[in-house]
Amino acid sequence: MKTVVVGLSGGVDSSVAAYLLKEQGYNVIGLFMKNWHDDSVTISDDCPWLDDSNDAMLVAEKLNIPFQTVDLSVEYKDKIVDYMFNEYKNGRTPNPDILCNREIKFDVFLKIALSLGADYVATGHYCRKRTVEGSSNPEIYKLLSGADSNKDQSYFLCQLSQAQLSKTLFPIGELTKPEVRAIAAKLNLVTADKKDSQGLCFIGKVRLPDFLQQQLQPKKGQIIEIPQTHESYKVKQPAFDSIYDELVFRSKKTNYSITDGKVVGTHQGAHYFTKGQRKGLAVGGTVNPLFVIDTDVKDNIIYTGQGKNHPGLYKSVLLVLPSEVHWVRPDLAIRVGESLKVMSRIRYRQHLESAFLYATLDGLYVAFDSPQSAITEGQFVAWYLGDELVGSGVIS
RNA sequence: GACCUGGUAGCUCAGUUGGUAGAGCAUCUCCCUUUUAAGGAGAGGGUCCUGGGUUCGAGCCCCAGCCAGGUCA
Repeated sequence: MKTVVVGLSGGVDSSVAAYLLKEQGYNVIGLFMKNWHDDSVTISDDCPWLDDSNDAMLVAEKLNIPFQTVDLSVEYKDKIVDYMFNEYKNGRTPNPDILCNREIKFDVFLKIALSLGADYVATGHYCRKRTVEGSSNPEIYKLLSGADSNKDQSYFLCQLSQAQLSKTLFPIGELTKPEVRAIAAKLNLVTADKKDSQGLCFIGKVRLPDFLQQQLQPKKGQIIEIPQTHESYKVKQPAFDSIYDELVFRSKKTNYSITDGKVVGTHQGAHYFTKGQRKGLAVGGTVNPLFVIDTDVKDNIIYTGQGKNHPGLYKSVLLVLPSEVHWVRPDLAIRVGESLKVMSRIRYRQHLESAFLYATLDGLYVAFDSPQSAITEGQFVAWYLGDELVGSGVIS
């Protein structure tokens, strides 16, 4: 009998995952991870992780499986929290939950599970795993989107490797959220009606500026509004000698300066803001809302544009640096000079958009068919073939 | 100095022939969402520059003053 360690988070998804594995005949062990946490910056509930750990334990009891808790807060601090602060400090917008999966759940946690004698770890993610037909020695695994398109969480797993996938099970990937809840309700699990978790995976719902202020000091600066008529938006596309020249041209960022627009307000720190952001600027008096189109943490300036369709918000080509290109399916990786038609997204829950990948010495260019709003450095772009996530990378 | 235009929610403004005020943006709350955003719904918020006058009743009319911008000498 194979042994599986399930990461019981105290939520309904992992509860049902554990149940399903048991039904399938696995020897199931429940393991709760205590993450880095800081009660001083969470919005609501006093001490959510304690409730979660308690719920996880109750579920394990109900399912009659062994239960343990591990404290991974030190690893979190090192690998996730520090990374987060550092990215924000540099004016980028990190995605801690993707890192959390790559570095903690499917690394540290996985190793602990293996040391406990497990053959696999399992989580309550809405995604599926398949084996490539005919592959063996080693088998090649596919990471597929969840059957519930509304809850698909494959994006969060876009940085997993074949080695990680080989030791992983996603028991609820074939189900929809309502089906998962129905199972939990039928079993009378305490988590059956529990609200879905939100916010950062390790800390819960926080006000990001409050959280960031722990390490990033407020610093007053100016908010500039760039008019839609800014000259950089009028530049005509030259005739290109090669696709490469076109990619370089179209991926180029506009470097705004303070004289390109007018001062419309002040902010408390450019590093608290991200591209595409609307709320929190506290600048009124405009016909249409202002959106952040760029932040300059060096000079502490926020550039904004008025209206959802401001040209400064849109770009259709982005670059992933060579060291940050990750193929979940290395066997499908393209080489310099090659291209690949894919479907791609630059944020969680965004619709998949048609795009071409171009491998160059600069890195991997992702060229979307239509311009994308708020392509943000530090976020992950993930590309799919059909419902399979085949690769991803950090937007540079 | 004279004249003109304007002073209405945090901001930008709308307010018909006088009947105690509205819109966008901002803010707050909720929904959505295991990143950051976005998106959806709702709410709060006004000594209508000040002081007089006319009127049953004035943000709207009259007078004076203050403030801002402009024009002409």
